Amino acid sequence: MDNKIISDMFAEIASMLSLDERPTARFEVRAYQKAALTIGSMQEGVDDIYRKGGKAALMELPGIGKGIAGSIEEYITTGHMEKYEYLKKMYPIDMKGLTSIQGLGARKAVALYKALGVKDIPTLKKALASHKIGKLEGFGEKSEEMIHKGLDLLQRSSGRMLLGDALPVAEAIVQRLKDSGLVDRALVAGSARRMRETVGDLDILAISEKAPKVMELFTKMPEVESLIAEGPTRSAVRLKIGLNCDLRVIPEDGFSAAVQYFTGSKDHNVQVRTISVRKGYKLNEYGLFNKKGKIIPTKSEEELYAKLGMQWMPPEMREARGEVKLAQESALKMPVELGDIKGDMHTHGRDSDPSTDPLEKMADAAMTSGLKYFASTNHTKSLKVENGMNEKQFELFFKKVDALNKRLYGKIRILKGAEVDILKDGSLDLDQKCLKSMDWVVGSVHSAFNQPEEEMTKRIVKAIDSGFIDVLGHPTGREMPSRDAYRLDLDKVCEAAERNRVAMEINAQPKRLDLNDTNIISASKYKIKFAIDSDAHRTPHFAYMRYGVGTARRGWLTKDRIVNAMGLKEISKYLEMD
DNA sequence: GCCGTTTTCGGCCCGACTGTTTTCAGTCG
Repeated sequence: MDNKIISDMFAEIASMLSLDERPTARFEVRAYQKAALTIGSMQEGVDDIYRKGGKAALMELPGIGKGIAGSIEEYITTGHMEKYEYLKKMYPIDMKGLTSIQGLGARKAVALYKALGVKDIPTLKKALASHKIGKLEGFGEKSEEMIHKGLDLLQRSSGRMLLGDALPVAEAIVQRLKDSGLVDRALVAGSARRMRETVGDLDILAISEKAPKVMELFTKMPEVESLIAEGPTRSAVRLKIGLNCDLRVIPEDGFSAAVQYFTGSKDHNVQVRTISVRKGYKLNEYGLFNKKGKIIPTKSEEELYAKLGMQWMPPEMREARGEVKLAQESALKMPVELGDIKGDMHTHGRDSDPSTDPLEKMADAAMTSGLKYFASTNHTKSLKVENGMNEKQFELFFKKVDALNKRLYGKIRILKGAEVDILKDGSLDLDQKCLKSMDWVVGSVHSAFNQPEEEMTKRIVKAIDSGFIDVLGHPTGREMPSRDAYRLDLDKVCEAAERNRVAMEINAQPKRLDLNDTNIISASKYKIKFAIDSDAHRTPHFAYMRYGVGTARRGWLTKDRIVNAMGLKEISKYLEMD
């Protein structure tokens, strides 16, 4: 898989081309940036695409034309890329490393190289230590300090943060602004609103007549570590949690346009703005304007999109994956919502296990979350670190479940289940009699992650074909940020799931979100259902459901594809069909 | 360098903020 290497090369080419004075160069820069983004975010390897369909197949990818496809072909076949090497000779510096420092761009990086021989992070550190940077032309004390701070920051943080860590902080800041009485409205925009699995920064928007006071409140919040910028319409701070946060204060008549603009994504916005131009409008973050430059007031995003001849789209879908065209044709189906969720098909909890809450507490929490049923699915004996249970223990445990169900009848129903380990050879970690006694079985891989793709695929397909599992738990096994997905042929797994009526899980734990959005899109081609599960080990974890639903929405799943969007009667019928 | 209901040429987003300027360049989003 060469995607990351090639994507990085294109990103570096873009940086180096940004130094080019030719007027057309800046468009080339954008072309290479876009290509880098496309390739960097793809699931399939460019080398596979090239092997299957040659240069023509590469040119099917968005932002990849004849020239860039040629460069990819050249790299795959020869291991070299002439354009990259030519530019690299002109600028023999670690452009990617240096420009990843906040406040240091390509031009300043080259200026540092020419004046002080800075070519990478270590030589930059030396230059900083000698205090020569502030004396250079075009630099000053403040730029030196900014580079210093930027470097510190880079070394302390890897950049993006889990949505589950970032979103609650953003929502707390919004609440603080609202509680102050200084703002009329405030909301979280950006990638957090789109429920991306990780976010690089937070964007908050507010309507207020008292911008200076709002900015003062914002920049002096206890969450703030340091001030990056403060102005009348925009301020930016570094938060103690290690994330930058922007606040924009906007007048009321431009709010819906600002919300649309700052929710993005970038590519989605480019498409929407192109449509607005065709309709004779101009759309920017300040509003929708007619040809004479007069603002066309819009009260909501719905109204704004309607003016452009489009359906409103949920933020999670605004990733330029075809939603714009469908919205123009009014053919967009609205995805599942948190309110549609009636149950949870993967939870843990028992009295004897100190790493979880007891079943009664879990049932209480499930009721508080508004659920009508949930499956209690404890780990099985092989998973010793999680206190996995054996057949006898399940038998005893289920008697407790029966008793509790009797007591809670009419309020909530607990389904008897297990998260059974799919062992290395694809067999299951409990005997058939025990598995048959259950309402719902989650099958999951928790060991031997390093098997080759073919072996792992066979292992999982064998488990699905056993006929004993109802859902494949966290199907790719990734855990952000440290554990990558195991190698797996998802198509073969989905085919097996389809013929066995096995669902695919969307595990809602913030570090998992597995399947992820792009895998969901691939998997949804098959006639299978999905289960959005909190995988709660303790009562607060039921709240993870929103991240799973957000991920399902990013994968365009409608309510009818979700197992646990069924009511209790419906799901009981579904379970009897086994 | 990419792309196409503006279709094989001629567009491609541009404003806010900062710092080092003395009217603007660099960076960011």
